[in-house]
Amino acid sequence: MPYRQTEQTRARIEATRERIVEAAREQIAEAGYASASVQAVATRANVATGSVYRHFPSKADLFAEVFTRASQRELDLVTRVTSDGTRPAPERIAEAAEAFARRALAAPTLAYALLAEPVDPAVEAERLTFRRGYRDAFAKALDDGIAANELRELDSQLAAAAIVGALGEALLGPLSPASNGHSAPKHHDALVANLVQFCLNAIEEKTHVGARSHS
Amino acid sequence: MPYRQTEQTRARIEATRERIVEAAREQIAEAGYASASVQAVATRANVATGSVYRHFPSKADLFAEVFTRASQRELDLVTRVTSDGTRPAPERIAEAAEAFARRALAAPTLAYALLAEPVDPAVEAERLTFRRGYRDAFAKALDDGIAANELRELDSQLAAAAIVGALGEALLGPLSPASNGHSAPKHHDALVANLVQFCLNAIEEKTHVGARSHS
DNA sequence: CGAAGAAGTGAATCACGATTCACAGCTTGT
DNA sequence: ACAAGCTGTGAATCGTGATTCACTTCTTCG
Repeated sequence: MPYRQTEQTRARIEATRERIVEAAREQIAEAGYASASVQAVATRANVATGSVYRHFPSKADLFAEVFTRASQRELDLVTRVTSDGTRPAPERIAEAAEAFARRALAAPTLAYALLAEPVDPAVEAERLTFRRGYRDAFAKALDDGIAANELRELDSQLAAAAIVGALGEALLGPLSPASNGHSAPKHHDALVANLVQFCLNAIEEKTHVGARSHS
Repeated sequence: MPYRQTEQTRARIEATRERIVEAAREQIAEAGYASASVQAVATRANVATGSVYRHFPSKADLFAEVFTRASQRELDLVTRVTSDGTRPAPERIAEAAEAFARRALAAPTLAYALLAEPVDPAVEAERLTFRRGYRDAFAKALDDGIAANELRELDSQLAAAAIVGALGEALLGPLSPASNGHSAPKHHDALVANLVQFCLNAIEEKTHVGARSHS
């Protein structure tokens, strides 16, 4: 039996796989999903086109993994913030929304690809899963807040979806490819503050004196 | 000069063009954009594939017109409601949001295609134009309401975008192809009422006693 | 009617990027 | 060093659906 995979080989293969995933992520972060042909990704990863298929059964699988990894990082962050039981729910929601928006604005092309750009159906499915994840994260905090009388009574699932939609749509302008190049990071602060305030207003008790934006 | 187009011929050609546009609209209303190949549309309109190209330079042009017509109808309605200067701004916004949501839920496959389904870039552009239209319609009413002290001070463009996003995202669940078949129109009333209330809460003065949903 | 020209047809072509695969080049154990 | 069997390659193939176009059919009018 003249060949058996050794640890060294296994590690090299794993490293190549990583390079491919990373190349794919870089490609959409730089020029969007539309630019991310298998060729382009392979070239960027310094492998041949066919090699991509040694690691992933299809392009859709590759990008499903790319989307999963990138989105999971964001979702983990949001979930961590919304789940922090030691703080008032409105505060958690505000911070989660703010973090989400800021991070999206900091990597606009990637965020646009993750949130809105047309992709393969299989990748779209991944996207929907994560939208549901965001919604559920917000819904959980909403439920906490309602139970604690910090928030008005509302359909938490619906309100959570609406928050996710509001964040996405309001960011779409600044994120969309057309409007990049003349981004004014200075205005981002105001945009984020207004957006967070919008969400808070929508869910807080009417009697609650809403915090001004925390400078 | 043995042939010159007569009125009769012109009318027949125009009628065929109409049939094609209508067939395309029916196709996406029934089975979504994904199902709307040029073949499928041609067959439904009782013409040959090639004939479609006697009327439209490309598939994208055909569907741009389909989207424009269908969306314009909706946008006109929303704009009419949000522009009615004789009524308080919050009332106008609530009614516009409600109308938008109800009409979407009444024709879910079409609404899904118009709002969210993956489409050609050229058609996507049309979609974005209309999104901006909705946003502007809401922004106008928001400006009126702010000026009249009926609404809190806020960035009307941003808030309008957020409203559009909230409506879209909250409707996406009920509209998406996966969740059709077991639609419960009965629940739509509650959904719409909650959604409208969410939007109103986000924009009304804190001191304002919000109206219950107008049954 | 018959010629001129337009409109209609649909099978063939094309575009385009994902996917394959026969071959080249490694890695490993004897 | 060699054979076995893996990994890497990238040009060729494939699939899909839009688009074309040579041909047929229809309309008009002298």
